[in-house]
Amino acid sequence: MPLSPKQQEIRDREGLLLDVAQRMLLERGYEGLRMERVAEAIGVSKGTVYQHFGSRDDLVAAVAVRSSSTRAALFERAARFEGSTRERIGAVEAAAEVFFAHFPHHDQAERIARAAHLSPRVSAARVEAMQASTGRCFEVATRIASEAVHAGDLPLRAGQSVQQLCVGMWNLYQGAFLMRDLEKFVSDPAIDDTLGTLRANARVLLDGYGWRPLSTEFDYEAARQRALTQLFHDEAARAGLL
Amino acid sequence: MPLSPKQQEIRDREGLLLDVAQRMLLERGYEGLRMERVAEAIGVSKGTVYQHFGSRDDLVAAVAVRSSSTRAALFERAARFEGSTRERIGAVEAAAEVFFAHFPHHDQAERIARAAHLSPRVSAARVEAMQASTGRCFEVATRIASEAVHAGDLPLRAGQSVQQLCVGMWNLYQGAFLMRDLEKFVSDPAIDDTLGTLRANARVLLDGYGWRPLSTEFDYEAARQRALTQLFHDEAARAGLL
DNA sequence: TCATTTCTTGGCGGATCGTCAAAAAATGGA
DNA sequence: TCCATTTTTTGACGATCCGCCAAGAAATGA
Repeated sequence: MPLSPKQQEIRDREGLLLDVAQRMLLERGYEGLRMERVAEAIGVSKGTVYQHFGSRDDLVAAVAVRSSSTRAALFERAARFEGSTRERIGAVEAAAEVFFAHFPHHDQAERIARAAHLSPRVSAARVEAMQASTGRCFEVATRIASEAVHAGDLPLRAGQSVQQLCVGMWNLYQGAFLMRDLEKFVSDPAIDDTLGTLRANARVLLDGYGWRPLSTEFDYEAARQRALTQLFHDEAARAGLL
Repeated sequence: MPLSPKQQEIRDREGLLLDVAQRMLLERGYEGLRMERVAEAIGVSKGTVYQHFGSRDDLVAAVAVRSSSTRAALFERAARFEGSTRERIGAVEAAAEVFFAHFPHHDQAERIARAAHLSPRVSAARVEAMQASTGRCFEVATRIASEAVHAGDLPLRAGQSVQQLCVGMWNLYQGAFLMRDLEKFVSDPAIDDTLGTLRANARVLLDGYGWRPLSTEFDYEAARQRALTQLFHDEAARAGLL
């Protein structure tokens, strides 16, 4: 059934609130996020904000969930890329890069949300949503890796698993967010070019696992460009990745 | 000159305050750290705490700095391990494991401190100390990697650098902290055995860079045990790593 | 039109942060 | 030992913010 005007208004408002909260988190940090200010910014009163989010931590978590879901959607879009299994995991990497460039605030919100994690003031549904969107990302990656094993592209040794490989990729990727913090203080080529370093290390890791064709046998830079153009043209262009 | 009794008392108190703050952060998170409670816990008043730490965020940052310095010291101890360059970087990995097991609160504090980073309420000296101790860790790793290049153990390709490799290792290691959070919610062998996964991926990465002898040519598990026993016997035993 | 339901408001209680002037303790020379 | 000076501690205070909730406003639908 169609939403009544009022219901639509409430729905839109939730997005506006998240936008405002997101900006405040990025600009002024956790302490700088004031519920009253958020309310003022979109012309409602504090009580109304609490209609949407049960607490400040819940609002922070909601910001994290939204961008986290966006990432999962990008990953799932990447999963539809056509090519070898290794080209397809490359498309997922491209999705990660797009997200990284497009949501500079995300790790800030997520970090804060996790720090507030123990807090019983974050709704259970929100916590679960957070887990779920991380799970979706992992699922995309593990599915491709499993296919690769099945197709004979990825010869795992004893004791290795696709989960392990995916954890490794995920960690390299999460590390890029940490590097971005360091950028502000340390000056070093490897730290300055965060995404380049991420790509390089991901290549070494996948080559190390023996995921064929190896980066020495194939031009993955071209494949990456193709993925960015085909799958994420608008976002990549706006983020300056093309 | 020797410290007067009063000065010594003040000095000791700083450590006690950090101990209390550390425990509260671990048990109750950022919101659970109350300045008044910290003061009460060691029998002084709130004002005295502010004599040591200019603000709550500053106290959190100080907790992070202390454990971060401890990590740097562990890394530097690892640097004195005798063996091939790859065995020595393995000793650094062992140091990272010891720290990981011994300071479960650290990433919590560091995450919060970084989130509060923009806050002007963290003293500049503290921010710098944080950067410095991270820098010390990197220095240990890059020095060993550089030696490896020089000795011909580590044949870097065009475009690769020791910094890049160290960033990769650091990211894998930092990722372990993130995995620890996930452990609470997801159940998977690769996530459950956080340190095992870290070791496995580190091996793949170093093998991928071609750091000889490769893990297929040498028993690094034995080397790791030797490093733990020789360098970190007490800490490793207490953390259940031996 | 109006009764009912849903939503919004803004003030209030409770709690914490960080300050500061007054009090207490420490210091060091006579 | 005494006491003037310096250093340190205290805890009440102003300011701020969170989250609640009862009263009022708006929307709904018969």
